Amino acid sequence: MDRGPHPLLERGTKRSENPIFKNMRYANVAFPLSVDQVFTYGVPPQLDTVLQPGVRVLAPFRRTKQEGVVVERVNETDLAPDLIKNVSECLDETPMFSPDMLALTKWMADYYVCSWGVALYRAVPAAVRTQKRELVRLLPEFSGSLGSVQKEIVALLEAAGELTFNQLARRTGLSSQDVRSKVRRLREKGVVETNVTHKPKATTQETTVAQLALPDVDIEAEIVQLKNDTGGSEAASPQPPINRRHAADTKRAEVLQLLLDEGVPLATADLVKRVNASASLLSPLERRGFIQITRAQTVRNPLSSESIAPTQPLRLNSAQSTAFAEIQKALTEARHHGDNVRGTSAAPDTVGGVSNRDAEHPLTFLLHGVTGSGKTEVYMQAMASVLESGKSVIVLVPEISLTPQTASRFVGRFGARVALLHSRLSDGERYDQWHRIQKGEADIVIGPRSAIFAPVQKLGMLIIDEEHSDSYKSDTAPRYHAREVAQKRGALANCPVLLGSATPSLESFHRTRNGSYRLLNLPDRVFDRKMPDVHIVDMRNEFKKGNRTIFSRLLQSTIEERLVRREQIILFLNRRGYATYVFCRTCGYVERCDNCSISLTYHRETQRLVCHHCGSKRPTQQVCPQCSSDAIRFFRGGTEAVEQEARKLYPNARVKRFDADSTARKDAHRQILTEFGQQKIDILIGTQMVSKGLDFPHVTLVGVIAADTALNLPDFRASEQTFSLLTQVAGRSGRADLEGMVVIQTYMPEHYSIEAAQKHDYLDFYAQEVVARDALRYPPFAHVATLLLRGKDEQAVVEAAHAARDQLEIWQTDQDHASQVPRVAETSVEILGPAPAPLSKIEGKFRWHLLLRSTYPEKIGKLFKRFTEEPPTIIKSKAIEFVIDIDPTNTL
DNA sequence: AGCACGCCGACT
DNA sequence: GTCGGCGTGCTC
Repeated sequence: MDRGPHPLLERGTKRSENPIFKNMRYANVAFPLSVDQVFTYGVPPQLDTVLQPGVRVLAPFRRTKQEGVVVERVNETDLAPDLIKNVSECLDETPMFSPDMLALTKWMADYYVCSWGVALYRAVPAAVRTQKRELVRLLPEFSGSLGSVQKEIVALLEAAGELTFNQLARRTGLSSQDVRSKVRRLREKGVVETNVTHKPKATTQETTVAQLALPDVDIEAEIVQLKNDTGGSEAASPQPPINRRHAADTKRAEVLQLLLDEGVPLATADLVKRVNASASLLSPLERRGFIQITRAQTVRNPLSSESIAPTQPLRLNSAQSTAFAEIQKALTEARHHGDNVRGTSAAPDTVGGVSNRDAEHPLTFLLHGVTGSGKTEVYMQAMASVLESGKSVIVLVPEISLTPQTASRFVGRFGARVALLHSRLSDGERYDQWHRIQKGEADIVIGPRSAIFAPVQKLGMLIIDEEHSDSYKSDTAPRYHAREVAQKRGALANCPVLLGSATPSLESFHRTRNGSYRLLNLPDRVFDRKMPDVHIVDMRNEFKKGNRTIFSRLLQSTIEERLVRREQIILFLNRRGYATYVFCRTCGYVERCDNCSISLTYHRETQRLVCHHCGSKRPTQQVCPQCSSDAIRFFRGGTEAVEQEARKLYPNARVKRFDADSTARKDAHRQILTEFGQQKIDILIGTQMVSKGLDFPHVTLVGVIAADTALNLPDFRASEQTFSLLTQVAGRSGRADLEGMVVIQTYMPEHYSIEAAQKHDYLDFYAQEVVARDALRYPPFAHVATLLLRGKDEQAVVEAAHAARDQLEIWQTDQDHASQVPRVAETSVEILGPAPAPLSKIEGKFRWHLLLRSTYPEKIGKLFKRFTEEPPTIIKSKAIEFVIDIDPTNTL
């Protein structure tokens, strides 16, 4: 079992002084392939010292070369010597991946079930990687007969010279595989040759800069000289040439003055533009030795163009101070412990001795603070403290709140030390930011989930704002959760991890209860701002009283009030209510699965109710089983319906819809928000998009049209999502001097998610939800994972899903046998399904899934690992794709 | 993931 | 005989 310390994690020796990797005969290289395997290469003598673990290399792979990462140097291999090839080229002078990053990606690969190479690949932005291009070129002489398609390819090549595979595919209309097989045959015949190049997608940008070449006093003297000299000659001979010279000299003086004032080299283009002259102005200054003109690297920094007012640390209130003091203490502890005993906490397979694959990290804080309680100020003062000790901080924020406003809060406090990573960066900007971070020029990184891989060298703290946000969960393989990766990274760097939220994820709060996280509380809003009043409207009563519209009477009257007072209104509708659930308009009863407790989904084709977790089915009913009413219906209604109704009721109000459809055009999004901010819109009807991060001082009413749609999603996190959503939405109302009001319409007013949201009481919600999760063995009491199978052929997908289930069942029984532990639900892996996924068809592909559940995530991992290695034959033969999702945030 | 190999049916 | 199309298996 105990394998001893991983060779990558040997600490305490500086590689430069004691190159322990030197003289190892082989380099093991990981490639971004689907198979999790490293490949052993020989090390040419001239590469011996540079080929440290973490460098990227080009190595012969099959017929071509492939970019990979050296993950370890070894002296032994089982391979026959004649199979081993040498690394061809080293792409980095210094390793792109630190030992910590190698260990982190290795953990990710194991936990989320992907290859190490893919995990490494995902940890680096595309702009920093090299791009592989394969060019096809016609050879001068060829003979023999060609097929029609081959002739077409040759003709295209004759016309264009060289083409890539992609270009050929586009121009012939063939699939890329087909083009490859055609070109292969042409190559075998000697008609064409193919060349692979690996070129970086972006590189450093150079510009011409000017800097002062003499001491300041000499420059100052020259400035005086330039001004006076020409002034005198002007009086003596006022001819045009001299005038021109005068003007030029004045500008030269300005140039020198600018360089003197700024104190740093300036781009020549910038310089001449600022004095409104041409580049030729500078050469005399250079010739005479006052300035030096060189080429220098420029940093494309998207922040530099914005001028952001600097801010000072604010005075903390007592709750903030307590929280800050706790973090401060941990930082000091980490610093003292830290650098000597790092190795102990860094062993990849044992953390805390509990579950060797879980990422829980003892230095984690959960900062639980209501909206407006000043979490950001606590973050920033903790960050300042980390910076003082010479270390760096990574701050993760949800993608949606990565706006200029968020950025400016941090930039205002920390200025140019901030590297901002957001999705709108160009390749060049991204490249520069990445290298700035790696070189330690920026010691604060702010970005979305992928920023968790930012290459900071001396990590002092990790902050995850709005830690409950599901934008931290990757939606492509490996489907990592940045919060969990942060735990692991924090453990490797032995630094604190600070999670913050007004509505913490159940997992995180649970961890404060079992002692693995430390809880910090900010119970009050700063400046004594009040929480908005939340009113719950029981829609069953509206129905009984004969109101068949979407808007309750309370909502109607409060909207009218706001319109009269010229205040603004947001109407919120959960768009993800696509699953048609069945409910009773009289009593609010919802059809749910007896086993899984998630709501059942109505399937029109079969007229049956289906559970999307376990697959069980039952017929629809004509009367409500709870109250015998016949008003048992499907839920329907979208933003369009709400918009129509609103226009009908308030013909004079300016109503606008804000959702994915109405904001399809790129700037429509911003445009609508700007208009709303300028009070050109009275009623904004929106989905998820309006729930977060938007601050409009004149909004005094938020109406939630149907809180139940979120609650009735066929997902075990529905209650949590609802509570968090309602709380966030409520936070949109009345944030400035005007008092806010929230109206929540529901058929289940007694549901704890809704009651707790009304009272702004997270603890109450947690206490009730945790009981439900425990009873049903959902997270945090067990780990859940899904295996999604999708394909165009529905029959094949269903068959594959069953084959997958059977296969997993067999392996699982083997595992239990081997472990000799009695096989009960608590120690084993439960397999639920197959069932159609709630979104049963996307882009013409049918989707079925299995749900796995276990207390031990490593058991799920083992099963899935084996599944990727030997998938059922039907998967390959019928073109079925499969997706593994460990700890999914939703099971749609 | 690519990419090569090898098999089988179609067709100049 | 070749060419095209597709399933299978390997890559240091």
